[in-house]
Amino acid sequence: MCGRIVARVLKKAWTKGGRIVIPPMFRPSYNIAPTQGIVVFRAGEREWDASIMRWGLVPSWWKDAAELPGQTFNARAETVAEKPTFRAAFKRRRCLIPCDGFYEWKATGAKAKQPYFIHPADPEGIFHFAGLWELWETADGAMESCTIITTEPNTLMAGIHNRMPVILAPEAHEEWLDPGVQGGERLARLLLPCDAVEMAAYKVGPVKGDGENLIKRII
DNA sequence: CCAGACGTTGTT
DNA sequence: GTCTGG
DNA sequence: CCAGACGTTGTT
DNA sequence: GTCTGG
Repeated sequence: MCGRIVARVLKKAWTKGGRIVIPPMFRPSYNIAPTQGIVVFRAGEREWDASIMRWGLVPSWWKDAAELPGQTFNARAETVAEKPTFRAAFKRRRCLIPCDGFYEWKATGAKAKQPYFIHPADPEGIFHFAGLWELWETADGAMESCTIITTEPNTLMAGIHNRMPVILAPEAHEEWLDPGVQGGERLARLLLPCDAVEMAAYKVGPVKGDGENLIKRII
């Protein structure tokens, strides 16, 4: 479905002066920000279902369409089962968010930050973040949104930041996605920092100041 | 039993 | 969706 | 050898 | 990147 739309867009672009111009929404992103759409895998009828959802979970009961919750792009593993915003999704709507790496900014001074790019140690590897998704319905329509669960840092991440996304090993994927799996303890066992040997990091930059122009530099 | 509240975390 | 307070 | 093409499908 | 047609 999505693929067909992309193909149509490409056809239009190709016939337009012979130059390939990919619309912004289909360009690969090197730096996704909260509120943008990200790819989400969830349990489908037979196989995983891949969707694009808003990064920043909106609870099903959210009323104020003019102002969506602003800080729900991450959920803390330690509290996700209890927080009103996340607990319903934690029970039945868990997902995986694929990612080939992410940036983390290490505070190196009062206002100085040093960004790092963290990626799978295996060059062929893909991270699968543990996430939650939610359906939010209004009179005007519906939206699916998601969040990424964070936990304590492993030894690699500890040198960079005080939190890290929960990265699930392939063996844990099915259990995490299975809505039949209930019980906080069994799920909590999965929400731990992954082994540092699965990750590698390198400095991006160096960049001083608030990192405003970092994005341009990365791209 | 029902009405009403319930926000969350640390990216960019 | 789920919990709390009245 | 080089220029130019190269996309997919039949639903919501 | 790779295949096809001229």
